[in-house]
Amino acid sequence: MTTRGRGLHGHVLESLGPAITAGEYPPGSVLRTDELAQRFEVSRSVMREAVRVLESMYLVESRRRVGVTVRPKAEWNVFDPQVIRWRLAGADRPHQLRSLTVLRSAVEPIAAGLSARHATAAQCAELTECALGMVANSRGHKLEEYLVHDVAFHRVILNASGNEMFARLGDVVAEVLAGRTHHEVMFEDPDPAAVTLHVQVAEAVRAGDASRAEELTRQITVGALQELDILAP
Amino acid sequence: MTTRGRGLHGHVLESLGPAITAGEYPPGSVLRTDELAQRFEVSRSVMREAVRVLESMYLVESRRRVGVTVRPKAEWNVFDPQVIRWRLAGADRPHQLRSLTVLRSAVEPIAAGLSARHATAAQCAELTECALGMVANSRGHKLEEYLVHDVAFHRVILNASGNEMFARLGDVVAEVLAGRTHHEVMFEDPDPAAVTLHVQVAEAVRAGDASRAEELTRQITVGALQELDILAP
DNA sequence: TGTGACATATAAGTCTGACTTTTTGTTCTC
DNA sequence: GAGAACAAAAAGTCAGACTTATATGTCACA
Repeated sequence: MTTRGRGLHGHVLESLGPAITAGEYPPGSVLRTDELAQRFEVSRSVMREAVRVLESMYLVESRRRVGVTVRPKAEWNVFDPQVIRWRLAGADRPHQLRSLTVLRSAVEPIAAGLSARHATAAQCAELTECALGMVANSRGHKLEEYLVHDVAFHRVILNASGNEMFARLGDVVAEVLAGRTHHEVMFEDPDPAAVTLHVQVAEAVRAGDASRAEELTRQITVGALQELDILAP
Repeated sequence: MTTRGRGLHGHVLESLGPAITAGEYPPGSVLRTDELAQRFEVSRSVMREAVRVLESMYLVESRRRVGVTVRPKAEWNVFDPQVIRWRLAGADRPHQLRSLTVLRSAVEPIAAGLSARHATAAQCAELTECALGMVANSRGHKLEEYLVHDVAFHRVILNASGNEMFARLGDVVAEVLAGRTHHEVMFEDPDPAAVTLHVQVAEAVRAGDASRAEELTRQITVGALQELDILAP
């Protein structure tokens, strides 16, 4: 994905951000800009820019005469794509993955329902295309190809919902699905029932059946929750 | 709320951020750091820090030899609390309010269901306290007092869900509810049915009845959608 | 012993100017 | 007209001097 090393300050962020989210500097820890600048071998101005960005993510707070203090985890802006990526790459990856999957289970059914109302003909076409792609790659250890279509499918749903905030969750869902294939329990071919559900969702959206699209998508997300042993009933 | 004018760069952000989100500089517009620094009467270093923050919000992109270009709206990080505040204060406030209300309708029922499972005794107590506060202020034009308890109620639900991402939406919900009372259609006393629903949710959570808590909360959010003429059935 | 005012040290904040690097657009040549 | 060399423009980086807020320690006084 986006290799985010633009400029020296970006390079510093890629090192310091994960360290903070990983708990390497526990909340309350105090850092000093000058010391950090020395450690990363950059000028103070560059380090200041990095600190400003961390501050805008609510990861740290910069105060005069005190330094740069790490904020408590509860205040972090966990919706920031960068923060999400850092946490997914770090130690509390499982925890983050659970949070995101629960979020998916809340958002995606509603998004599917909205898509059934608002989706354009082109989006419906793209959706069925994705579903067919999933079917075509559902057997024979073609997990990567399957993943591509799976991600595309959910992206279309979120975009077609017409809600800008749902649309912005496309990257997050992509990250979760990719994580499931690459790191978690996805060694064999995907569950045939799940594949069928995707096809049915595409059909429901095309037919404009909002409640059916919502319900079917709910079944998909319930499956995702169960995969992570998050009980729903 | 948080008066975010910390430092010169914060002051610049409070002026430049809303201008961008309001579309004053349409996507594709090119700004130059030096010119901005002159206009805001700050040094280049301060302006650079401000630009870095805007960049981390995906509002702008800074490229050599070209300048600071405003990104297309679809790429903005609309989950950033700062961005949400700027947009709520600007011209597309109604649009933003709708997006957020739809998001609420997705998240809050699930959060309530989770709360019924995970809420501590203290949280249950706080919840019923909030509900009682709403009842006590539901008549006689005590809208401000009602709002305080309403906000507190939804915050407790989101926190008690045990999901860190839901918990972070507390501020957003607070902003939406406050907006409804202060700017939108809330001239008279709140709908008695809504008040009753809150009491019932508190009761369902205390009883550990997840599906009932979820369903009741769904009714609350459906009401919020209807207030904004967003049809659900 | 406690409390208030005052002094001091500290780290962030700010500004300026010089220099570097990347990238775009032009121009020159074949 | 295609491609290479060149020049200009804007961001990027750095170093150093200075300012400002503020936490903390000190000391007099009650």
